[in-house]
Amino acid sequence: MDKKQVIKHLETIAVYLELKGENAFKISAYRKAAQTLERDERSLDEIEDIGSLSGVGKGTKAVIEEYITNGETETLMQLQKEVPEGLIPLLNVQGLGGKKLSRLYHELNVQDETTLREAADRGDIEALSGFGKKSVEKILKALDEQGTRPERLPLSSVIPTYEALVIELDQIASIERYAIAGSFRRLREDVKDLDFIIATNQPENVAEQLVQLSIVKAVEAKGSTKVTVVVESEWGLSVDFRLVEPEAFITTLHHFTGSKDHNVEMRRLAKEQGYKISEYGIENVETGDVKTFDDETSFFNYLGVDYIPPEIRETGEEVDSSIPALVSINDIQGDLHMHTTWSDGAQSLDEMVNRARSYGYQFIAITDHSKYLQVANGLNEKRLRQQRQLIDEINQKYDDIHVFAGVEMDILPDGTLDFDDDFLPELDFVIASIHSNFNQDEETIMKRLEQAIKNPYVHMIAHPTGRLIGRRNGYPVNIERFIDLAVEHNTIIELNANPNRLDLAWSYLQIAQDRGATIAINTDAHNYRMLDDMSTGVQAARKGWIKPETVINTWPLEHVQRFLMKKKGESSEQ
DNA sequence: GCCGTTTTCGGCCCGACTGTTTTCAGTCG
Repeated sequence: MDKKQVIKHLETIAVYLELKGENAFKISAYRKAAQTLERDERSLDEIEDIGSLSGVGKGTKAVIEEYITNGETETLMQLQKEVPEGLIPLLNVQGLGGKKLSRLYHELNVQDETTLREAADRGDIEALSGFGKKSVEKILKALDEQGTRPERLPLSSVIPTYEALVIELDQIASIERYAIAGSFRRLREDVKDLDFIIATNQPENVAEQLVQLSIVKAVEAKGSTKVTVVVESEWGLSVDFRLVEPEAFITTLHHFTGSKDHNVEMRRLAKEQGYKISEYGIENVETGDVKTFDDETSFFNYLGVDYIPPEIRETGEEVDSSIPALVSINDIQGDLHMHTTWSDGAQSLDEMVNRARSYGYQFIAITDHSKYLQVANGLNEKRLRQQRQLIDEINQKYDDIHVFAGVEMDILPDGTLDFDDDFLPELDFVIASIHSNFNQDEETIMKRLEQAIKNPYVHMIAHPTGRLIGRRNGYPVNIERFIDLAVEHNTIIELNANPNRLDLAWSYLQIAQDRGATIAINTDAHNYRMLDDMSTGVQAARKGWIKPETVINTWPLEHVQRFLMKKKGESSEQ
């Protein structure tokens, strides 16, 4: 029995309880039990007494054990008899929650979207107490809008909107300070909307200017504390602005950064100490005094907690954990994956080097595509040797940066590599990656990756799964096996910083770090602008609790050189 | 349904907003 199936079962029960309009705490008890299992690193077999886990009590323990034994439970079967399955998707309709749906089912026999629309058309919903004309209008509008855009948007698709808004917000004089919050600040891979927190003493003035921003397409709400607009963008992204007095800025920022689970844990912690947290400050329950803060560090410290970076505010677990120093953008000494006009880049070798110097990088690797990738004007042995000569000259010329002569070599569909072992040692840094035949089965893909990882001249595997967030899943990889192989053969695992990729994903990086892997955060830049993706990559690494020492491009140049030589050296000893 | 340094009952995070009411329940973040 797979732990994931048990978790899913508990969550399904929670959804049905919600539809039944059950007590909210009972519902969250099932969710909490599922979450407890999820967070526990052990497999089902390794957990001796499920009931001893905090959050799993007599009831949920019995359900879990019944499910393990029978593959189903009386609890869920009973619920499925009482609640029609067609109601489940309706929970996603804005304005409809469990309580209302339960009433619609029991009083009007609404079972799915069709019967919901029929009941609305007949005027039955409007006649129900607690519902009214507006409720019906809202429900129908939400139903119509559902499916016209994805539930959540890939991070990369909202970054341009964020950047455009920052430029405009900077111009509004009545704004004291502002910051992005929400899942964007936590660097979730997909986001629902953008949340900005704005500190101001003139909320009406600011609100007026916000609705007039050039990219605003529609105004959904405009009050003195909250302005919601829809902006021009691919999907009609909605943006929330929260307007607060400067004193409350930090606690509001914390509140709307979330996550929800993080906030719940923080409030529980505060409560233990006799405090109450809200977006307006930390209130001493006894005296009623409200404390506000100048920065988030003092906010956390006030409750006896070290600063928790926004990227790791997810499960709530972080509140009680000791948090190591996480990699930061200031630790980054170089970038080991970028392209030039020699293959499919937009900037020349000289241009990329000089831009990297302006970042203060100690080192970079020039890694153009290899000959197999003809669409990208991939380089053969001869052109790589020519490019290497130029790189050698550059290294002569500058003493503030070291340029590794590298390549991003294709792993071919049959599992062989694009260059032979007698050529590869000529290069300082060899990346191997897959750009073809994504539809092969997992076994074949793993053979390809394994060949590359084991090759003594391959230093790193780039974008290990080939995914494009929100667009394609990539090829099938047994990621745990991939990580183990990489650790065994001292092959670097890339975190590709391109916000479309973020590959390997942060959740797997966490596993990789635990097992002793070395990680590189690289931009895979094809032009100047993409070199800036490094900060997104670093944030993704932080989200996976990655420490600076795990990341090779935080190391001093000499350490990097030693690591690269060591891999080759091991091969000659064999 | 779960839990207990206020321990077997009575809480469970907090506040805004909406639409419905006439004091509040439901939903949302």
